[in-house]
Amino acid sequence: MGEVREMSNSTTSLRLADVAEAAGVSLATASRSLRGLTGVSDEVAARVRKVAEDMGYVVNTHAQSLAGGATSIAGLIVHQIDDPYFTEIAAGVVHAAEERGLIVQVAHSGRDPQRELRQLRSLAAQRARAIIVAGSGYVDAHLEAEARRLLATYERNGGRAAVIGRHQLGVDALLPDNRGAALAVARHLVELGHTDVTILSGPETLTTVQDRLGGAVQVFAEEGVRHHVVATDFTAAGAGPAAVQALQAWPETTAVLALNDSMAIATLVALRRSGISVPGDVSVAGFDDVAVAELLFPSLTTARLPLAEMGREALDLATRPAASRPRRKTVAAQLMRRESTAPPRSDGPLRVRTASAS
Amino acid sequence: MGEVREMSNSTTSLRLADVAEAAGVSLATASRSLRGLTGVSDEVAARVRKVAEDMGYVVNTHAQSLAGGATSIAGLIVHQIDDPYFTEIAAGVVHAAEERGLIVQVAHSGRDPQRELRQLRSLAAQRARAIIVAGSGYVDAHLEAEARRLLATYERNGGRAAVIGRHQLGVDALLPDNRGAALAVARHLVELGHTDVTILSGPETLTTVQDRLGGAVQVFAEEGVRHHVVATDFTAAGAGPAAVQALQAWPETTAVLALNDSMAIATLVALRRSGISVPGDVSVAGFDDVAVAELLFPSLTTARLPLAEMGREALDLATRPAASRPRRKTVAAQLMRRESTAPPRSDGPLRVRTASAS
DNA sequence: GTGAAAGCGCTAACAA
DNA sequence: TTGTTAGCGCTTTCAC
Repeated sequence: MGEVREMSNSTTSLRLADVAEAAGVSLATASRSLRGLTGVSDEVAARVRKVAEDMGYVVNTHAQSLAGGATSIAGLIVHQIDDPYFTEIAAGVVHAAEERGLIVQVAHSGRDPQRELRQLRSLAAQRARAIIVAGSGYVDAHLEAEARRLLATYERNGGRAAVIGRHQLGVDALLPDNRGAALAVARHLVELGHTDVTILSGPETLTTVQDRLGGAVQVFAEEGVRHHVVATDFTAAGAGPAAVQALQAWPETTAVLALNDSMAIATLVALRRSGISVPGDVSVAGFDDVAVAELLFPSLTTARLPLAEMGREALDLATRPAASRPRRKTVAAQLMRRESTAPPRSDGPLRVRTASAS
Repeated sequence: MGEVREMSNSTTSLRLADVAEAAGVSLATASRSLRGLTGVSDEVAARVRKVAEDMGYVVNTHAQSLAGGATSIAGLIVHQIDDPYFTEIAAGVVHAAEERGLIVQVAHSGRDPQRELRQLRSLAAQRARAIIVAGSGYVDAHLEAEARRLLATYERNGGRAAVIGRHQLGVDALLPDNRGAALAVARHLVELGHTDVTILSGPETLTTVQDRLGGAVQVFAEEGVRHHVVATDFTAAGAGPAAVQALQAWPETTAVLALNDSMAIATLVALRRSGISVPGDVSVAGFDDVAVAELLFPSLTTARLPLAEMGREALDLATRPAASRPRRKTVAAQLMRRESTAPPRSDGPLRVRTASAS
């Protein structure tokens, strides 16, 4: 007699066994048919497929994976899901994943190392076929150690990982040349004749911040450019007010260099709203070249990183067999000279209107 | 005697049994300890956790899920992953998911109904706990039928689904008031005194396009405003050139109404580059109020939809038990009057410079 | 070409 | 408090 669950309208899904029974074949034959393997007559295979289709059967990937197969999941961990830097990388990853029949799980760490570890564990627990970690690492080697260990175990168990912008994780890495980018942007400002630059920086616990800041400061020091460093949270949120405040504190500023585009854009907008002209009164430059950078008015001078291609390439690395030792590829940045930078005013630096002070 | 796999340096992960053995307890005790269930002495539980930690054990969620548990996966299907409309929704979903300990799988359909079905099947196959489908549906009821059927099966098997902007799917729905949004924006243009409007539209196979277009056309017809409809692909890519071309074809145009912000922004930029002033020569308005809309110069007049909140709310719906019949909630749009719209030139409509013709 | 049966790693009765 | 054991739904030998 039939199954206990026959006629059940409960919460249980159809199993392959149900399909097999309905098609009058064995479990093995049903499995082979549905996966298009050889060793089944075309006739039988077609019938099984039709029955499955008609019944609305959907395979259970967990059973599938447990029984031996690999999953088709790629994991992506980003710092902040709503930051264009990461959405553009994510788009690249998702597109590349799709071409390989992988589906992408997106997790975000909010720049919290502990949460990042949790996400990593979760992806490992799901036996994701590939894991990509994007975004700056932490200067504190201690914080990186546990992630490194997790990834090592993960790869030892057959997983593959690639990182974007993380140096210490012991897996294939795509490394944006943050220092080189900073050199290029800083030199650009120097060449324009700027002599007083405010740098909008982020937490120096992040390697990206260190690299970019280091490069910029080096150039300014060498060239005798006076500069102030203002620490913010590395996001758009705090950058606008910070920029306006900095211009009040150091009215001799002729240019603002934000260490990422989100902050640069926030600065652009904040200055506009304060009646400060860019680049007339003050020049503004950023890093990354997110998509909107060139759409703004004035369009943003920035050091371009090919974000979507980086995402694509990271997935590429992570779906290729591991090399004998981790691959490391440096990604060059390209200076995009646009409208937001120009020579400083010939009649001296801007004096911020005190009217806009709080 | 030990296990065959002991000392193995192969590709096989540690199993719970390995941990149990190492800790000198049974499988059940190990399982209980690791999941923090009661019925284990604190001492034993702590020891097991430590052993697992030291060994680098990571649970296999597939085995876990097969054995009875629910997954902690939420699926999100969007049309286009790199469109800000969807990234903002995605951010809302991811944040809300995180609060519930869910991880989000993002799939994108590229506005291809077939691919959407594949993604839906994949999510169902993974026994995702919740599925969210975001983005316009298809006017052709036939195309919606299969998705509807899949979702019905999925929910019958214990899954939960919610959709954003899809009317026909038979599950909980968040429905942006696209028609109302169009009425508001169109009326705004009428009130400003515009008499000749070019509408940048999308494929009329999409319900969102139909709703927005219908609303706008109704207002213009009622108010005696002349209007042309230009069909594009509903993305930024085609909108810029289309807008410029339209202004050449219909030089009496005093305002461009794009049916989404991506197109409106592309229009803004294209006009600027063609030397056409906004709103001086031509007004521009859009739909959605993506984050950059207010950062542009001129800032964009648009009908605001609370995208991130919609994502959050959709996940909310999809993690709540199903109601006896699908919930439907209309989301109101709010007109954001900004700088890109103004009364038409008093000295008559713009005559496009023929110099910018190809 | 097809079928029977042994796992995959875990959870959840049920026993002790 | 702890242990034993029967599945969960599938893939995959190994027989036939």
